[in-house]
Amino acid sequence: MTNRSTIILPMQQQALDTRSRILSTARELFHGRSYADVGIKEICEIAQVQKGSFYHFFPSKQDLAMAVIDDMADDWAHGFVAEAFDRDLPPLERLDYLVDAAYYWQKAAKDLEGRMPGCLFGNLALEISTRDEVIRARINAVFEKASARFHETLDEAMDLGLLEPLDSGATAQAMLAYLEGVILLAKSRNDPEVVRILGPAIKTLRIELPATN
Amino acid sequence: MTNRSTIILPMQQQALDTRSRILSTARELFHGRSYADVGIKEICEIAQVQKGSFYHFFPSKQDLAMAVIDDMADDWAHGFVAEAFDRDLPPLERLDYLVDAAYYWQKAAKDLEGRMPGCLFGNLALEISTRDEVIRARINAVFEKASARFHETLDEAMDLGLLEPLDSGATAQAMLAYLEGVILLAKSRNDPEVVRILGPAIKTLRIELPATN
DNA sequence: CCATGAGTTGACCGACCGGTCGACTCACAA
DNA sequence: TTGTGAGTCGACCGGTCGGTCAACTCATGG
Repeated sequence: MTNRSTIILPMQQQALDTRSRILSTARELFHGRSYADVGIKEICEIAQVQKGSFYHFFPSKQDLAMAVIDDMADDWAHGFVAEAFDRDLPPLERLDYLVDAAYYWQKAAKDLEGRMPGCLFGNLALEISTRDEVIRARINAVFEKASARFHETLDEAMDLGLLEPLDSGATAQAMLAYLEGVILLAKSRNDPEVVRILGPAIKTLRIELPATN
Repeated sequence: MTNRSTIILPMQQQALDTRSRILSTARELFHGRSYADVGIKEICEIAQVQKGSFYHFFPSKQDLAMAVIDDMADDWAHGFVAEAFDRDLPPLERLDYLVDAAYYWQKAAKDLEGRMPGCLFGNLALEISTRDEVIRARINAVFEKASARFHETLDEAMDLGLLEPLDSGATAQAMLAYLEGVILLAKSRNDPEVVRILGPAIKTLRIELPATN
């Protein structure tokens, strides 16, 4: 366990208030490394906040994690996920857009830091969900929401006759799982290209409607 | 971060030698919780080994992690993965067998401990691969091997005419990614049924051969 | 003019971390 | 009988962990 990040203080952060500085620093560190590996002291140093101030805003590290999850989920929902699931795009193209966005994001991160951070939610889910029920539930809720966006998209594609009838709810979950899996594999290879190559196959996933007899 | 496991010493371990006791205890704890969360002290207590003895066999926690990965990969290769990829089984049935095995394993673990441990390799990959290049490479090698089994299976299915021609190498990776993703999602829901429901769709994944013109 | 309270500061806490080490046991070979 | 070395033992190390706290600043409103 060597070389910590050498980033000291992103300029942009100078303007933010204390709470936001803590939040965005924690998010960056948790995403780039892991929850357990990042200590409050380090977060405070990078965010240029004193320990006492930290605990003024967040009662515990667990609460910080929850806030980070909410913050990231929010950015997601209003950021590239919103763009990808743009209702003006043909439904099936949204999937390609999403994969593209994931690829470019991971690639940018790797070019910048040398390693693929993967998906914050996936990372936290595997690291923490066996140990902290509250955090697990929170992450799960984020996945449920993401899955719902897939679900809408598939239903719309079916309505437009672009897709043979299938179990859109289950298939939506399968697609989310696949996306997470692809990012996991890419991270373990430390190679974003995996996302670009495997990603598009997300459109081939199908779970049939339960037989109605 | 509360309630540790209450398992104290599985009977079977009484018979094992010191090194094996450390190894199997560490494996269980790393799998059930996480790498960072499990300390050497705790491993020693459960394995009934003194700290000094531990460091007689493993130079560091990192070395222990490597040994655990190798040990688990070995058990895998000779255990249910070997069964699933049994050459006597029709190729495409092997995939169902694999999904079934994953489901029952996760379900058994959850019934026993109350939570889904997920895949040890996936867990470690997301937790450690951004921080420890050596461990990352080791895990990646395990994934490469697993991917190769899928690859063989797909080639065999194509040879038998059970499958339209496709890019079997890429599709094999996609299937592995999907399996990991499904387990990730199931873990974040703490519900093994996710594996049973989403798993079989692994057979629908397809990556076409690159156009040859 | 002062009271209030949100926000800041940094010293401090006990617990725990991974890891070290010198003393010890004991089976076995010379 | 004695030397050797693999394995055992547990006290100990410096450092870090998440978290506490009393003292402080300072803008605001009465």
